[in-house]
Amino acid sequence: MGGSSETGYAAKHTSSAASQATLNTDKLEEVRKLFTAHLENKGLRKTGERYAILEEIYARSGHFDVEELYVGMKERGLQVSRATVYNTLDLLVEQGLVSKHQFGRNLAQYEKSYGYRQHDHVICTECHKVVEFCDPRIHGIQTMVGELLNFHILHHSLNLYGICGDCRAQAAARSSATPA
Amino acid sequence: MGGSSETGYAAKHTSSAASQATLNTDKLEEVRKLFTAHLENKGLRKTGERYAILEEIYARSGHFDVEELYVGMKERGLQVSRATVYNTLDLLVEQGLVSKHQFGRNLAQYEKSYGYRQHDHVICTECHKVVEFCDPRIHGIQTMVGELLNFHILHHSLNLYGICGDCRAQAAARSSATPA
DNA sequence: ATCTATGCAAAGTTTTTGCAGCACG
DNA sequence: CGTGCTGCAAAAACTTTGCATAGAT
Repeated sequence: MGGSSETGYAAKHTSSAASQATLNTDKLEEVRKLFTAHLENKGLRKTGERYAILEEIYARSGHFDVEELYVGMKERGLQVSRATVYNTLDLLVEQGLVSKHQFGRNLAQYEKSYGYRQHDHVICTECHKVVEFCDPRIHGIQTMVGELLNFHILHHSLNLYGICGDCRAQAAARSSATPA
Repeated sequence: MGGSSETGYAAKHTSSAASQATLNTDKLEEVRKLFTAHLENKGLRKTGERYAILEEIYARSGHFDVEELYVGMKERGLQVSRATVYNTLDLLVEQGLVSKHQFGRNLAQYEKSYGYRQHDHVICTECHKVVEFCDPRIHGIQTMVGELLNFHILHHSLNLYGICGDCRAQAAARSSATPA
């Protein structure tokens, strides 16, 4: 059982917030349309702020919290208030264009989620690294539990908590450095 | 597809905090011993407050938050401060005698977890009802992902979010009550 | 007797809310 | 034009922290 990823099972992601906006233009366009449709559906207003927030989110990679998003927008010269950020995030989460996670630290983390393969997370409890993975069995569980308990399941969140290889290696190195 | 529970797959639990302490005496004794061992192991003090908190937790059924635990203890005439509750909960979670959950509302929820079958949760996003279920496949996923990504997995948390039958029924009743 | 854990309250974080004014429809 | 959305800041909600004191070892 080598660590070879025959199936592209998972991929690490570091939280670099580079600006690779060019490649994502098409996807952004799709998402804008979906958001517009949602707003019209619910009779909500299509304000510049809402679209600015959506775009900032889709320009980001990886997870982020409200403060990071807010600061990121300020740095790009986009003026919005925190209240609007919270408000719009709720809308986007409700629609499923963004997903919200609550890992250990009680600080909500968000992530864009349209057109990305549904995935779950492994969290290192030592260094707080987050790695993503996919497993098709989860979908089966979701369907089965929904039927059995008569719930209309909309989404799920599976987090595995443990210690990553790096941290275990560091711990081992540290303990082997302490012999008499 | 009847809702019959052939396998005892899941059980609803309401948050009644009845005092059925008599039956749980044996279990409580075990837990006290484990906690004592843990405290001795880490060179921590065995204070009355810590045991009082442990007992309050094991006298409860279902989920609770810090405030509920704190108030519950006050009502029983047990005097502890919130700081000590937080402190002790951390110890218990670390040891695995209590598990901590973060459902949507960022309010940490806790639950006793020694000697109870490992289970996961379905949460109704309308009424916030929580139902528990077990599925053996999750263990398999946990093992597989741990091996593939070289994590030493310690625990997991799977939450399914959706709308329960009751809330769907209510919604249906409401919409059928609005015709001209 | 020592040194840690407790208790209280104050500070810190994160999120929510109220009200005036602007802007979407 | 009217109502909903934004922005600001104040408040709420939850958790953590500092310091004096009581208590476990």
